[in-house]
Amino acid sequence: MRARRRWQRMALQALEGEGRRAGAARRAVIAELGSQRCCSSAHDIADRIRAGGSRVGVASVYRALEGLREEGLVQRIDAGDGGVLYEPMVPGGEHHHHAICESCGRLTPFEDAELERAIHTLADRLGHRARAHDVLIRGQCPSCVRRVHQG
Amino acid sequence: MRARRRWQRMALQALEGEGRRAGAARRAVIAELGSQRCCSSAHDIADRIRAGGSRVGVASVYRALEGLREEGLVQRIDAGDGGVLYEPMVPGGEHHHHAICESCGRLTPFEDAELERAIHTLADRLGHRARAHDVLIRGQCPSCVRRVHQG
DNA sequence: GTTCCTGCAAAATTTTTGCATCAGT
DNA sequence: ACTGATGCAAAAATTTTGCAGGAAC
Repeated sequence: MRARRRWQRMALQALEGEGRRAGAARRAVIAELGSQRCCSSAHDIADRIRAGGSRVGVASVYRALEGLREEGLVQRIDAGDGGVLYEPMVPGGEHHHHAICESCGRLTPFEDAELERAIHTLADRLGHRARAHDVLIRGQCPSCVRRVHQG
Repeated sequence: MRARRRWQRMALQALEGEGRRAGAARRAVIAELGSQRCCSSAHDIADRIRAGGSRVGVASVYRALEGLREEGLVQRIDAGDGGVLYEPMVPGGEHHHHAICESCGRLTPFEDAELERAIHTLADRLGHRARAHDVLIRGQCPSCVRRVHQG
């Protein structure tokens, strides 16, 4: 996928730009996040990196994620059940939010211009300088709604 | 405050309605949440209950919060720094979201009809049956924006 | 060579679970 | 009485910190 490659490049550049160094762990986390379709927990990321043969400490994964989050390259998602997920994100660019299904647990990404506009207008009204925003819709995904109706 | 009293009544009713029992811990958590101006962490709630002279286990507080959350009477807020806060909430009724200041940490509640409408329309478009939704704006509150501009 | 990063292990936090007992209905 | 709730302690899960050694510049 084009976008993922692009994100990896951005992430590496951003690290260098900040006077940070792209060591093994950071590179591995970026590669892992960039190659994955969906968002993952810190532990999952560490496990997958290790499954790939590299050694990595959980601490380094957390440190890398924290650094990336500061740069606005990674988004934290509160999965609701206590789990926290991380997802690559292009800082100024288009971004999306999530709808989580409380029946099957699936996380559906979406984007919506109207929603973005509303939040932007709102932040202005509050005089709040919004650096980022999260939206999470919790409920039932279409499949589960259907399943309940039929069953 | 009227609204808080109302919430306490609702919470107690909801528990009874679900075949649950309103034991000491649950009652204490409801009283504590209902009397507090803003949202609190699970530990804070437990500590304040204990400060009031009652014995309560942290586990019971978590259990009570979880039960209330299932009923839609309590909202979890991911404070971003890893902390999780809980806040009373009227299920179908008016509800608000939060803007968190990354400089001073202050959490500002707000409500916005336009935003609610956008989310509602969006959920329809997705075919997602939205039971609830969270919005968190992260950035700088007016005071901190001003402070930086002047300082 | 200096500075930052890394992995490991230990610690601190946060949340859940087991269980004997107690309380609400 | 019966059933579920409670408090406590222990465990599990999650995240952070300290540190000696290693890698990047």
